[in-house]
Amino acid sequence: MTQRRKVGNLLALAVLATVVQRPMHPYEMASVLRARGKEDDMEIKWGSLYTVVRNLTKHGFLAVVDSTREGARPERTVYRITDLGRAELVDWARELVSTPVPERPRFKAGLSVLAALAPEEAAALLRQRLDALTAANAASRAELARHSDVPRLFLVEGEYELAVREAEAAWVRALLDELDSGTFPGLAQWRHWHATGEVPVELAEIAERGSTT
Amino acid sequence: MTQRRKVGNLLALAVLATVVQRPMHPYEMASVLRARGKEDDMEIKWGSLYTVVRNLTKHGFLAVVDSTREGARPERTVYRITDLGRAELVDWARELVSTPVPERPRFKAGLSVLAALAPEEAAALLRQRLDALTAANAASRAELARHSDVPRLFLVEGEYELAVREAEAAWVRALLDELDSGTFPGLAQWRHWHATGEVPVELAEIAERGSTT
DNA sequence: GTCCGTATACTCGCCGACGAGTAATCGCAG
DNA sequence: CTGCGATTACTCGTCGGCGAGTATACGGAC
Repeated sequence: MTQRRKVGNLLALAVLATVVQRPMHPYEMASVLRARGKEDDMEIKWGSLYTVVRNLTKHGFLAVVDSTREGARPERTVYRITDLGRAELVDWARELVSTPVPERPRFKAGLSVLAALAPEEAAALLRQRLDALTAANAASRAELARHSDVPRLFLVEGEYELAVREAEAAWVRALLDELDSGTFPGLAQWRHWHATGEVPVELAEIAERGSTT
Repeated sequence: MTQRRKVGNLLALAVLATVVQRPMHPYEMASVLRARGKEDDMEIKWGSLYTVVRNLTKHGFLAVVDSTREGARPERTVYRITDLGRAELVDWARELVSTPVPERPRFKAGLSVLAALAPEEAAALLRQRLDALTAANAASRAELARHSDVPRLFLVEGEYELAVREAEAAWVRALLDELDSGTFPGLAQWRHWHATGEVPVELAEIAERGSTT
């Protein structure tokens, strides 16, 4: 494959952003990243750390400084970032900030199979989601307030997430209102499809979705 | 791993939702899914189709109906959904609708390394993103309008995506205004950090993020 | 009637992801 | 001063993901 990045795992971005500050051995990177709460910003699986570091080294983004042995501990290999690595970090940051990629949240997948559920059940589940979202948003707001002394620059990800989750909550609430009040169009058919066993010919019409999205 | 779903790939959900309508062979599933534009709802890699179908069969969610040979074409194995498969589909739909999972959009990762860029450049890149978002939203709105004859039930995913993307655009616009007008707090320090080479001791403070998020 | 482009229907093999395991050391309880 | 549970610092093996490739057949052009 002609893949975009030599090392595509976002954990690699986190590693580059950490090692750019000072040389480190992998375990220290993990500690720093964990302490900074980077796990909230990107999907991080710690089992991939050594693989990622090795691949970054293979592609010249990191270089081995030395392998010190401290006490009788297992050997610790210390890595530093290279010029190439610095360039990769900046280039990657540019891409992530400038270019929206179609995200496919799991909720979207869920909504796309909503017809598999009865409307009443769907409403109940959506209410559950709404409650969870509301709670999460309250927690985020509190967290941001706690860090009012930290420079904004380091809080923007949190502010972004909150803004988007608030929009989701509002949207769910609106949908829920339509379901509860019975103003959602086609409720009767939905109920009927679900009782009898799945949808009719409309699918043929939907089939003609295409081109721009 | 004690993993949640026997077959975790969302393509499996799409397959179940398709085969629930009538028995099919894998290639036909692909055609139907493609025609419905399911690729917009979830990440689908077609190379995984046969693996996923095999795994669904292995776990009893699908069953082989027969292997007909039509003409001299390669053998086509037709699958039907089982009761277990139907249960899995419904259970999965319930989970996806009711339970928000922390999504980690790539943009969030980008924002978390925003300090790697100079504020002026960040602003320029954000403007690029805003333009792209605006265009995508216009396209989505047009697409939804085109399908005003299709039952709402089958359009909710699209409405959701639009709502969320509009919130993102609004948030980016707001941030951009702060950067352009110079009202974003700590702009001078940001510039300074970037010129000299990375951030100072504040990290220690940020390090104390934790607990609730 | 034969050439070739396109659709059909898959197979294969590499490689990264990551959970689970391991081994050494630290520290502190008794 | 000796267990032993926790922490440190990794290694390893499996397993699925998925891009690229393959092979056959149909249909229309000339």
